[in-house]
Amino acid sequence: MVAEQRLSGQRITSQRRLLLDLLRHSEGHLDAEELYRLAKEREPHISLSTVYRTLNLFKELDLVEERHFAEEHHHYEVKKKKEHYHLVCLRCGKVVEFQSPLTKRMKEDVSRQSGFDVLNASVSLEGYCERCRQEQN
Amino acid sequence: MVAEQRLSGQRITSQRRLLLDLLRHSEGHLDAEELYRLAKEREPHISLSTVYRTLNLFKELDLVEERHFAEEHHHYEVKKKKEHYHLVCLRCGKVVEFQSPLTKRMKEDVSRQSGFDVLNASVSLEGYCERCRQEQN
DNA sequence: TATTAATTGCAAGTGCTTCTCATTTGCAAT
DNA sequence: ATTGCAAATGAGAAGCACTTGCAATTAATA
Repeated sequence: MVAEQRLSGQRITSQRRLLLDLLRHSEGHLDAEELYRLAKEREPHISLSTVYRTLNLFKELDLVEERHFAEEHHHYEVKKKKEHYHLVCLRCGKVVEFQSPLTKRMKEDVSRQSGFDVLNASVSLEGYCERCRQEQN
Repeated sequence: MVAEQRLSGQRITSQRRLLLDLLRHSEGHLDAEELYRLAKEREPHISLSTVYRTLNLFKELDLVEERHFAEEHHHYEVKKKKEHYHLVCLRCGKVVEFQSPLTKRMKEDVSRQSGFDVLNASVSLEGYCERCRQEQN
């Protein structure tokens, strides 16, 4: 499997296997604390440092992405094939993923204008989801 | 002035006046540490807590916005009339603002498809700036 | 200019993340 | 199968980016 291949040169430990598995089978957008909680259910002696170290390793190996929403801690999700963005409900916190061909054009436009080598885009839209708009008042 | 009006009910202290002034005359995207450094040049006894407390107040009064880039600390900028987005250098941290008509279309597309009432967009592009691309190796 | 509640500076405290170091473990070479 | 050893782990301490408690100060009234 691709991920395990990328781990070559690194050791495949039970902790790493477990954490990758949890990340893969989650709905995405886990934070470190939640991942730690889930991991302890299966491997009670795993330490929080290992969770953080492993997340950092996975970031370097390009297996997961770290998201900085408007909170003090981060969220992690396994990298999907397709670049996607997030739409967050300001009332209930629901996160919806979407894709848009417009960002590709935006990256190109901005590269040309700025002289930057633009590598990636993170887009988050905020608003109120259908349900919250109805319940609001 | 608008900002000072918004401070009504709150006291206008020398620290608040100074910090607002620095934020206004900066190129934007200051972080708390840098704002503190600048403030100390003019008012050496100002404390870092006051900087943070004042930034929080300004956020509540809608005078500044807090940005979460891919770093552990936050950046602050006075709110502008025009919506704009950010391009951040992954090596030196330089932040450049840009505008793009594409986000308006993206908001419309996503609204239509998701049923959300999309209110605002935060877009940050990442890459390497011209200078860092040259110095890199 | 006296009163008083908001604000400040300082130091201690948080929450999240990284580091240190003694111990364990994966794995390549016996 | 065993061993050697660098890489990885667990547990706790340390670090960083803020936040809070409190006594002293001060802005805005009266």
